[in-house]
Order: sequence, then structure tokens, then C-alpha cells
Amino acid sequence: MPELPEVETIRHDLNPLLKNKRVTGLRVKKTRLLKNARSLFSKHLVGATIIKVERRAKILLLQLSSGYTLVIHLKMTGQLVYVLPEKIRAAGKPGKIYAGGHPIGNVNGVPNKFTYIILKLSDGSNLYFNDVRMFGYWRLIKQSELEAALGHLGPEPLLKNFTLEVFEKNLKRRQKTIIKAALLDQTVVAGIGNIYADESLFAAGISPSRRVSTLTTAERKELHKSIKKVLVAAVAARGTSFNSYIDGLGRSGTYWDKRLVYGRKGEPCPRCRKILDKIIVAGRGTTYCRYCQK
DNA sequence: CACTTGACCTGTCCGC
DNA sequence: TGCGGACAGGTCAAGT
Repeated sequence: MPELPEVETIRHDLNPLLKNKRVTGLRVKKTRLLKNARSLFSKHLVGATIIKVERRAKILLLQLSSGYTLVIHLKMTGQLVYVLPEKIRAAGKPGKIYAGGHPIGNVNGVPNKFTYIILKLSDGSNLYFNDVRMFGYWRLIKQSELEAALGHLGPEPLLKNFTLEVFEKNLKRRQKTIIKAALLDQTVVAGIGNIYADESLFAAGISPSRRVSTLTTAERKELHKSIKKVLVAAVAARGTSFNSYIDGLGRSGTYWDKRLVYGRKGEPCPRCRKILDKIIVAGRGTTYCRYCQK
């Protein structure tokens, strides 16, 4: 479930490691993860140099010298792990690593049985794409077509253009829907997923099942502030490791220990000490405090 | 048109 | 110990 903070951590780590390196080889074990013809990857990815690694919403963008951009979505369980040449030979058997008491997958010793794509780089290093559930994808898009391809996405919540005015304008389009669904809608604000939707709503003291139309001006303002606050803290903690998220070097994030409500059903609310509930909102598991989220 | 549900997948956990 | 079923939740297509 990599969301904005997790993908941003991967981007931050991978950019200096991949920058200016040439792709010398590509191994694909599950062709279905490629959203273009295999031949297009042979033509425009292999042999190209990676200019830089960027991020938009939850999507990684590897800008290539071939005039294409490699678009990678990790979806639920995708992992991108970079391994130095000297470590490739030394890689041991797969082993489980844990975060917050939860197993987060086999990562020591890539490639493992879930490694479906391997990118070989000019310095002998490898980039492994693992994805247990195979929801993730790689896609090549011409740079001239990239803007249009990503055009539907809403504002980046950590950039200056995510103003209160923009947030309110985008919420206006979704007056009838439930606020949690609006936060998960990537056209309203880009990069929020289930964890940070719950955390932001808790921080703002707003019930996840409220209709957007019922939010007061003060509540919209508080939510706008809370989204930024939660995401900034999560990026600083290098993301949340739950389920299968790991960063570009196979490490866990530490936001798991800092989260206030997500995954804490049955625990006391950090604010009022009453027990946190878990319900289904907009089809997603949602943890919240029914007493202090109004 | 706006919103909700189902499908895509597989590993893990829980109850019987 | 085994097994069926619920659950995880990003996104898009299909359904209401």
C-alpha cells in the first residue's frame, strides 16, 4: 500500500543511485506487468540512460534518454529494491523482516519468488521489482504524452499549489460524496491512500463518513492543514511499513509507530482514550474515534 | 452523470 | 492440523 510518503521515500533513495546509469538489460518473468508490448521496452528502455527519478501522486517516473518515461505503479504490494553489484553475489536466502510486529515480506536476498522484473544497469547493479499480488505495472510513455497521461491527477499535497482554495474547489465537485471517498479520489488531491486518509481525518477531528457538503469552512481548513501535517511527518519517518512496503534499499519505514488510528482498532483513542472503532466507509476498512471525530 | 461495487491477485490470519 | 472464508486496499471498468 505504498502511498505518497512511501513512494516519495523510494524516489528520494533511488534518484542518486539510478541517475546517469544506462540500462543494459531487462528480464521479465511476468509479461502481464508490462502495459506496453515487450518489444517497446527492448527498444526504448534497454540501452537508454536514466536521467532522473521523479514522482507524481503514487507513481514513480524514470525519465529516460530515449525520449520515453518509465512509469511504475507499485499498487498494493509492489517493491522496488536496488542492489549494488557486490551485494548481488552475496545475497543470501530470502528471510522475513518485520515492522510493528507485522511481517512485511521476504526481502533479504532478492531476487525471490515474487521478483517479476529485473533491470540491469551499466555499473553492474540491479533493480528488482517484486509484487506478490501483481497489481503493479510498468509502462512506457513518450515524454511528449506524459503530461496528458497524468493530467487527471489533482494537486500534489506537499507543493505550494495545494492551497486551501484549490482543495475547496476540488471538494466542491464532490459535494454529495463521503469525505473519505473524496480524500481517496486522486483527482481531488493526489497521493493519499487508506492509511493517510484515516490519519488526516483523525487529526482534523472529522468523521470519515460525513458528506462533503456538511463540512464547515473551519473543518475544510483544518482538514487541509491536517493532510499536509500528516504527510510531512510520514515522509520524515520514511513512510509506513505495513503489509509489504519497503523502501528502495529494502528497509522499513518508521511511521507505523507514529500512526494514531490506522490499524489500531480496539486500542484507546490517543485523544479521548475511548476505544477506536473500525467500520467500512467507501468500501474500505476505516479506523476512527466515534467520540472525537464529529 | 455521479457514485458504488466488483475485479484484479495472493498471502495471512481466524474460526471451526 | 487442515481448510474455507474474510481480509488487505490502489485503481479502473462495469453496474446502479
